[in-house]
Amino acid sequence: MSPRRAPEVPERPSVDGLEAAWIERWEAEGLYRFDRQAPRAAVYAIDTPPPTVSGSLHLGHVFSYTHTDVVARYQRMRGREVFYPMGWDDNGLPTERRVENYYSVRCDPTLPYDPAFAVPAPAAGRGAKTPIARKNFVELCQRLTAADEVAFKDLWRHLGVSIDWTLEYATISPTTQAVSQRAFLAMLGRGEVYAAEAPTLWDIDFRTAVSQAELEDRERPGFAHRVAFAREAGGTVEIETTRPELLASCVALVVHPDDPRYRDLVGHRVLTPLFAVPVPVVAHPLAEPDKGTGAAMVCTFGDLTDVTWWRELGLATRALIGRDGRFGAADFSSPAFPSRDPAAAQAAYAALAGQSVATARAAVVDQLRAAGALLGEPRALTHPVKFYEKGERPLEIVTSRQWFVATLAHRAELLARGEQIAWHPDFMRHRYRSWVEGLNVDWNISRQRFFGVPFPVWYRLDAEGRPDYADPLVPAVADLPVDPSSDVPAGFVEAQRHQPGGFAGDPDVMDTWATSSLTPEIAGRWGTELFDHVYPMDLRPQAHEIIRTWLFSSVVRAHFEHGGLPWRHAAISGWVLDPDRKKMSKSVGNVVTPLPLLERHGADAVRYWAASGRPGTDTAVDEAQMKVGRRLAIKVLNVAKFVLGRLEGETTPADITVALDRDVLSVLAGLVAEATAALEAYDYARALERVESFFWGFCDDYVELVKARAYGASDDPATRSARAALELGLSVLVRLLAPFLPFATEEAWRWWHEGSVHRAPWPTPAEFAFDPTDAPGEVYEPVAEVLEALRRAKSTAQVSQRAAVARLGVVAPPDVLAALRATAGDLEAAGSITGLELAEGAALEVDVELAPAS
RNA sequence: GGGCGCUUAGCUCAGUUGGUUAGAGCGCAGCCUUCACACGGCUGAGGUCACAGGUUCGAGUCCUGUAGCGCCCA
Repeated sequence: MSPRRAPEVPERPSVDGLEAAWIERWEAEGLYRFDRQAPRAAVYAIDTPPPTVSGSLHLGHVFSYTHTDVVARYQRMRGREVFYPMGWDDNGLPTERRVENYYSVRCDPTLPYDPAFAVPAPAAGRGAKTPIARKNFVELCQRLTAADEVAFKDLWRHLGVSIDWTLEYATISPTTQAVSQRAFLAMLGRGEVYAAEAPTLWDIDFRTAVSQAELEDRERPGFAHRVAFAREAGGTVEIETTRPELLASCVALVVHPDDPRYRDLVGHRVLTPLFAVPVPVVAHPLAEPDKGTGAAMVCTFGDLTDVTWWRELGLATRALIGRDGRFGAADFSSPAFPSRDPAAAQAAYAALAGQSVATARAAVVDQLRAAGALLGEPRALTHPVKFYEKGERPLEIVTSRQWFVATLAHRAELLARGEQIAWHPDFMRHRYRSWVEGLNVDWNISRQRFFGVPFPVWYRLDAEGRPDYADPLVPAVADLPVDPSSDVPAGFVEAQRHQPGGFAGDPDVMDTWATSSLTPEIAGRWGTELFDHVYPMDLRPQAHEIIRTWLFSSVVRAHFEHGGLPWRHAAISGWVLDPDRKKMSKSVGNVVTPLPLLERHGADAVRYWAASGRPGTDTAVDEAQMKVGRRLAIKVLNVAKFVLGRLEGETTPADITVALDRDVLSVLAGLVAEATAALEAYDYARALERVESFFWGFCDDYVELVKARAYGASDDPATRSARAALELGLSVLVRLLAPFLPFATEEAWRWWHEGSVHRAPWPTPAEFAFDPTDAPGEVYEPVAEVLEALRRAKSTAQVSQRAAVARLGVVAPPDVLAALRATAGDLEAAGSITGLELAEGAALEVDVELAPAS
């Protein structure tokens, strides 16, 4: 316990201005500095979510970081050495877009790095963007994010988040890149990552591959087109498709194996309309008999199911849509497009080549109609279409060379890892499970972008300048990080870049999650001694919408790299909803920015609101609740002022001799146990609610009851008992509230302690240096009840609470009567009672007779 | 289509293993200021616990079903 000292209390305590003063003091004292010598068993390590700094400040940040900070502060008071770092997720697409617009530049990875490159002035206007080298582009990204990080850091400090700012990291820093590349090379060495030319989800606007985790279904209007395919044996087969433009990419028709309508057809061939390419009719259980005609066209590639059919049934490849989203060239006299009528097919395709998907669709529909192969008119419908979560046009599937992490082969192990996590709240484990069960492609980690961690890989070029992908060149771990677009592999010189017989760097960067999944390794300085003190970590706090990305990918990396979980607990915060309980979003324009709220109500008040939101529960912005928090903080200061103002000299628990005083502390001991259990279970909201509720009763009832006694003479044991109980009660309550209201509690605590409440020991029932009474509350509760009845009577009579009571008649059962007798003096003083009459009866009854007004 | 969560006072929400008369805060109404607190305090009114069945001596709580809202997955 921090040493006590003679209380010094300001004349008029205020919660205003506490933040600035204490933030500075804590920083100066290094209060939240992590002790790197602490043994692992004494450490509580938090895998802090690095916010995307190119996003704007959001109340959601305040909400979830408060939850984590409450846990951090609790664990620190429990005596754990808390590892609480802070990271910035500056790597990735959002930053790229901002930089392109802000400086009017674009990245051209073929350009060489210009070390003398001058930072352009912010470009207000439009005009052509200046192409610059990747490394120069990355430097601009770093420059711009640095400014955003300052704003975020100010917010966290203002909120009182107990981060150790010496543990800051950024996901694009050289150190992070080295960690990320090292982990990639380790996976490559173990065969957990591979490169392949494969069908890839592709955003035609961002010109990059995206992973399954970045997909989102959006309901879009479309049309079902019924199209007839000619059977080779005569007659037709009808299918329905929303993507008739892909007809030239058709490689098969698929039906369900149990569908009697098509059983005879399976194994036969049909001809595509317009293009007259023979395709087989195949059976697969993923075909849906109820959908359309029950027969579907398989194209390379219209959607992910096409990929599955193509892969599992060994179908041909007739990919036509390119990376720009336009139809490429097709030769219908070649084996790839074996048309029975090449001239007609080529003529039909001429309307498509070079066209966008929308244009091609219209052209194909016209041609089908003209050819009589379109049955009826297209039928309008609404259907889910896959989009990149940040994208604006539907994804295409194009074949390209990508790096994949082999997640599918380890699905069972990854499911088991999910079960080993202690989820808070527990039901969040379902989110993880359903995601892992639904995986259908390996995790694509390569992105055809620039502001990310490059793949630390080069390829030898043969005499024709073709890369040798089978035997990539990799750097030594000691040389990391490398940028293969500007660094040169061992044994080569820069002049050999892109030359036959020379080398080429892998052009891609890693998916942002491929790096963020390593936050424990990054923050914990993997490869240094620190790592062993903090890994595996204790807590991953995060929002539920990134379970499938950040949480899942982190589990994957830890499973591969360390053969375990990256942390034991996952605490999942809900969302902050606007006051009308709608999800906040920039496009709707209902995003609430946190700084004005912090300034208006104070950090403790905003934290109180945030901590009232139960784990995993979406919570509406509620300024009224913040006002309640502010009042609670003020109350802490005021009651502390009263209690400390009554102290004369030291008190000890041995002074606590009066039954009421002992009993109120017994009740408090129960509260300590309850709050501790709630916090151990990560239920900070419950802990706060219980503590607050007791605290309010403590002020209204207990303090009022013993006030007169506390004003007595210092040599009176009854006075000493009241003062000692008040001090102990205050000490315990201030500590219980400290994780929630770090500023007001610190202010009050330091009025009579040398050290910080945030390093003070969390209270335990053992602190109460006397045996608790057998039945906690047996004295305190009935007296409080009588006091409340007294207040009610005075309130009903519309007189002051100080009004004198001529007679208070109380009828009560014997045990209650005994309690009341023991506290009669306190009750009479608190109620200004001159005649207290106690009588035995079955139930508690209170009869108040006010003295005539004088 | 599968899964998860929610539905309790005008509003926002507690209600742990079933147990007297269902709680809190806000808001509303009324009252109270030398004596910790007006940046305050006290008191009060206000609920068929979404709906329908069932289990039980007893259900807001457990079971089954229905509806609405939200989310996750496909």
